[in-house]
Amino acid sequence: MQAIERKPRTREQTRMGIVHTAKDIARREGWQAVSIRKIADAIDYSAPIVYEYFDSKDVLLDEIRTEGFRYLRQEYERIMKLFRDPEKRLFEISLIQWDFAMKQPEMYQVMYNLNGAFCTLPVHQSQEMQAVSSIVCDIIFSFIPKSKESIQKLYFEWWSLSHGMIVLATMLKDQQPIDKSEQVYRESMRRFVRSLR
Amino acid sequence: MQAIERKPRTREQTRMGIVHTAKDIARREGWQAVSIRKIADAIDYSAPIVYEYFDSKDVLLDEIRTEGFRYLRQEYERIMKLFRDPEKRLFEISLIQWDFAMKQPEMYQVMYNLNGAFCTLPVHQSQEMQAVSSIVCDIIFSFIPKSKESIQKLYFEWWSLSHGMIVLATMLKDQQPIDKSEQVYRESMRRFVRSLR
DNA sequence: TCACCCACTTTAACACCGTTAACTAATTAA
DNA sequence: TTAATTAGTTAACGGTGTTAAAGTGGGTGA
Repeated sequence: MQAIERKPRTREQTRMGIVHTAKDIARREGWQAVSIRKIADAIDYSAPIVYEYFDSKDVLLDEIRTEGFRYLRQEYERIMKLFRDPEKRLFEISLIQWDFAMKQPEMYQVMYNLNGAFCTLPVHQSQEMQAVSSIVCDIIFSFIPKSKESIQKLYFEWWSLSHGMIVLATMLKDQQPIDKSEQVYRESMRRFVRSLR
Repeated sequence: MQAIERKPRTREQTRMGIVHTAKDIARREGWQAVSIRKIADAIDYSAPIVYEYFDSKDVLLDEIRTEGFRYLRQEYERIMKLFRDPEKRLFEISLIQWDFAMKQPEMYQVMYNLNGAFCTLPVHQSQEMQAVSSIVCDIIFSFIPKSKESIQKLYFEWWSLSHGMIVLATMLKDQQPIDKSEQVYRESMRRFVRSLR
């Protein structure tokens, strides 16, 4: 009978392990199945250890949510460097939104409190989300250098259209194949972007 | 010390009491706070009694969700009788969508698994939701008598736009006043409807 | 009257959950 | 050697969905 040896890890490694495990369970079983005890089991620790890294489950979810917005920001900034044309920029950013939601659905869910994911901490005033917003607003401004309110309105419209289609495409994927939805998404976002000229 | 008398109720009354209490707690404290025991307490019964009316919490949520779609169907049919013009019809139905989401947010949440509400039963193929869909599809068809696929696509666009704006307006209500969002919603839905001519 | 049944309802339990206090074992510092 | 610190655990509290068992009281047949 040999005692099970636990690999020594740095604090940062353990922290990442917690986040990774949470996302992993969420992806396979849904966010409603994510529990502190399950996470602890997966990283070979007891439950209270998780609380040395995150004050509460809410804070853990908030961190993952922020990670999602941070990822989006990076991708948006990549697009900004890659293209100069505002029309191209906004369209490509729209496509990133779709890809992100489809390839990392558990992330998208926690960012919008969808399908069992539920984080009570307010999502707004988050640094990363503000950054994401201002990138898109800047692009829209380069289309239409109008008042801040007009920009805000157009941003709200763009975001709504994108988010609405992503959510419904996911919800209706048994009735409407996801490829078809993606096609409609691309058309609609293209049309929206064109309408800004 | 007088024993607390429980009012005699019919089976239907008790059933309605359960549903009403669930919605009531959800409205005041959010869906994550709705528990079978709390419902039972509120209707002066013990928890197992609830299971004589609903096989599980999931089934209870599903019933409430269906009630939401049934309400929408009734409202849609009212609009159909009230107006003949397809443009007017679709716009008025869009407004009902908004009013419903704002006046009965706990209903809207459970219908789309939003913000802590989580029902694992699949929402599609529900009788009521199909009815709702076909009403809107019929209106769109009277605009553009095209293939079923085209109608389906436009319906998907209309639904996405409406749902997306409702969700984001609710999410961003601290940053953007709800009146402002409603104004943008009306404009956008008006524009969508017009674009169908 | 008494035993029985029946419908109704509750209690108690199971296995989970988030969270925290108390404890243990090992290592380090004095 | 002893005290202090660290790392990690167990056990507990009050909560969850859910179900099996127990109780309770009224009516009925003998």
